[in-house]
Amino acid sequence: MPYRSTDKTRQKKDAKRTAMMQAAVRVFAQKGYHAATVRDIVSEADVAIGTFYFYFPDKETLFNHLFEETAAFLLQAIDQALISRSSFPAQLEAAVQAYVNVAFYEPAVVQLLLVGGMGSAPSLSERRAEYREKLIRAWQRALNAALERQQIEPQNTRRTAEALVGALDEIIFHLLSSPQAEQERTAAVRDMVQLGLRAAGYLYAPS
Amino acid sequence: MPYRSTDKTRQKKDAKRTAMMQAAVRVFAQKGYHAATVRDIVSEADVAIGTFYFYFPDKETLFNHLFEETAAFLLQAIDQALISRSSFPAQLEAAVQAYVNVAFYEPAVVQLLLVGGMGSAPSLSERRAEYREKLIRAWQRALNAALERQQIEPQNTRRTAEALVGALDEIIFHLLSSPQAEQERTAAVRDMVQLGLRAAGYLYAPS
Amino acid sequence: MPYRSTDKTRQKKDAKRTAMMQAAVRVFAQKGYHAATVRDIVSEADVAIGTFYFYFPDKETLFNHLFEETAAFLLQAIDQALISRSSFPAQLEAAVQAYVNVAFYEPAVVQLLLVGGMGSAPSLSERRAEYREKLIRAWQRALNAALERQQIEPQNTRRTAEALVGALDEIIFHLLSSPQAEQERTAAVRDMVQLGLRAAGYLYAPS
Amino acid sequence: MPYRSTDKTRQKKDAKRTAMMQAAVRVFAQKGYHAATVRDIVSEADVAIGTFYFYFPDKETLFNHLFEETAAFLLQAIDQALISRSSFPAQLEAAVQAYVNVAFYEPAVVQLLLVGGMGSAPSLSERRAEYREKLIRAWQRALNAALERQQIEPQNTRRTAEALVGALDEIIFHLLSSPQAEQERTAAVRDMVQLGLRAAGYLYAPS
DNA sequence: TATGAATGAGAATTCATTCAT
DNA sequence: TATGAATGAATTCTCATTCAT
Repeated sequence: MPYRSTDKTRQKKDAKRTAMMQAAVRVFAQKGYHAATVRDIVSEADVAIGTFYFYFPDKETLFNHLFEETAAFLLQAIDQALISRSSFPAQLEAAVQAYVNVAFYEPAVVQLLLVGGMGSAPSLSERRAEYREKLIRAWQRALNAALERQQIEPQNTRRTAEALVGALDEIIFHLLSSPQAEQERTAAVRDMVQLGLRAAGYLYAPS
Repeated sequence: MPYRSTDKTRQKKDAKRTAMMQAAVRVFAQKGYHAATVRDIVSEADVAIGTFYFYFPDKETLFNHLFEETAAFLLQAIDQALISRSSFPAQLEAAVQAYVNVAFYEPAVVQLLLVGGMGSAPSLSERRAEYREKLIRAWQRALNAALERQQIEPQNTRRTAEALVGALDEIIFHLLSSPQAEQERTAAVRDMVQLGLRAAGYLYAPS
Repeated sequence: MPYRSTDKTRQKKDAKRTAMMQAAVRVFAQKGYHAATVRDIVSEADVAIGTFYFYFPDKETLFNHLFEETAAFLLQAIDQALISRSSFPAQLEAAVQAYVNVAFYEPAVVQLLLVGGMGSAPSLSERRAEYREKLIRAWQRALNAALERQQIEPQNTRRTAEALVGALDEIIFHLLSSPQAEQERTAAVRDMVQLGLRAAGYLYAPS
Repeated sequence: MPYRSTDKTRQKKDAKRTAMMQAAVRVFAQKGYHAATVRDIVSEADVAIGTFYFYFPDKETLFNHLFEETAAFLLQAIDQALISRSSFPAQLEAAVQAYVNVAFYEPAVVQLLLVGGMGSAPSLSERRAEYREKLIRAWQRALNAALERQQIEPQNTRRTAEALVGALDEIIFHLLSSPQAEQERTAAVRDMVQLGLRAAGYLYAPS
């Protein structure tokens, strides 16, 4: 019986690949790019070191890939939330909610984006910059639309978008660090939404 | 200005030490903790590698020390600005101005604080957390005072403080990355102040 | 032609084996022992890596085997040419012709013998030495016969034999490297024969 | 006393460098490029592995350098012998003598050139080809001069030069392998010279 | 027979750190 | 004080080889 490929083997391989990637996300998220050794990753995934190189070309490529995938995932979640609502408050709430959901369901994902900062993988800088830029642009689009509808005060929407990105990151980072994260969750979302509305200069009664 | 030994005398003796610390700040700020080698630092300072270990116990200790000193410096600048004013708008403007000034006069200081993120020196996490905490507390103090005076809307001042810290960092990071940083400077300060006032829910006419 | 199992039957069974051996010769000849990986060989032969180890015990054994087979093949061709003629010039011409033929029909065979030099497979040294020794002995036999017949000048035939082996290898190597190898072929054979005759001190008119 | 550089230190460093290079030549000569590990080299030189990389950028660069140096040395010895004589027999004798001398005083040098064959360092091919080419050209120059003076028979001097290079290498290789190398030395030189004269078709009595 | 996922020993290279001078 | 040669632990990555299917 000459070894059936693309049968169950295929699925098993994919499963292992995925398992290794998840292990890698965890290790990277916890230790950062440099401190995380390939040995850390394979021992987390409980495979031999050669297996790593069977699935991935090298540590840096994997990290970049993971970062990109992760960034795209979060970006998509937030973008989707912004696009599928029309009023600015609704957009803000949906986006914040989406971000918080991801942060709670996949904390490692968010951690990875945070550790993927300066001084990580040598070739990550541009990728990181692109990701931040896209995030900022998504927010700015929503702000511009609100501005046109005169729902928010006149302002430099680019800067407000930057501020929102930075502010939400910081708050979520602290939220995840907090021991009572789960209980604070709802309040935190409400706080962030109100804060965002204020920061954007939302005009409550457009009479 | 940070890293000037203690005060005035023994300037000659510390000349080399100071040179190395400044070199280290530059190199760390540019490359991040891991990518910056001790060789990079000593060659930037134009001394031999042995000299490094005469003045400092090791790379990590130096980095932590530098981070702490640098963090204290920025913290002090912002704190001072917040303390020496009484109205919230004045505080905000002074603090933002102070931050921007430091960012322009000593960009490496700010860079260092940014690269000193997750996954830098293994033992930095707590130190970094402390620094951020202090920064947040400083802002929160100002917000609480304003809240008591009913100059800002009721809110969770802790979260607003976190947001301010994250927002300003993000904006200043982009400002420093911009090629026309110098020209945008004044406008950026104004934007940040207005943004801060809005985010804090500043009540314009407390009649 | 080397590496055709034994003779005639079990052709089907050995088809894969043969394909792999031919692939191996090509790859070894092109890259040398160390640089040639088992993966290179199986991918050239279009089989899986496990198949390699079903047919051969390991890389080194295969290389040694191939070298031996290849050496025996060339040796036999040259030996045959030397034995089946009686006059020294005829022997020389036939042997050179045979060598050149092999070099053109099976360049990989010759390449393999050349790359199988020092520093190839750890255990190859003796085998290589044996092969060279046999080649030298074959030539020496012919020289001794000619010497007895007083067709060549008195000389240390061992050294002349060594010289012939080294000289022909070098010339054929350059010939194969040359882009116009095919055109030069006839002239090269003539040159080598004349050279051999001179080197052996062939006495033209033993009147 | 702040460490006097360029004093004795300099000399010591150069001495060590040289010692390491000699150790490397020995190891490379014995094992070939691939089988020789950096660990082999440093243990032969009795230093730590880091020391290797303090003196040399990497294994391949060192090998190439060694090969080139070694090749230049032998080439120069032979070239010099060929140039400083006028009659072809004198040139031949001087060159052979020079080669044999090098082979006996610095056997590793010659070994290195021999192991530096195909399949050695990836980047060595061209260098090796250049070296062989120069050697061949040197012999061809001598042959051409002799041909002009009608001291040798008409012939393709390029091929004769290739033959001489290959023949001498082979003979010297066997000579070095022989246990009674030293005793055979003089006879071997005489044999090689006579062989060379015959191979070149030297015309004894140019009356 | 045939496959290819999995293994792990071993090689090259880096870099923080030490120490004789 | 200052130097820089020397060290070796630690890391990344390769590749021959095994083995369950």
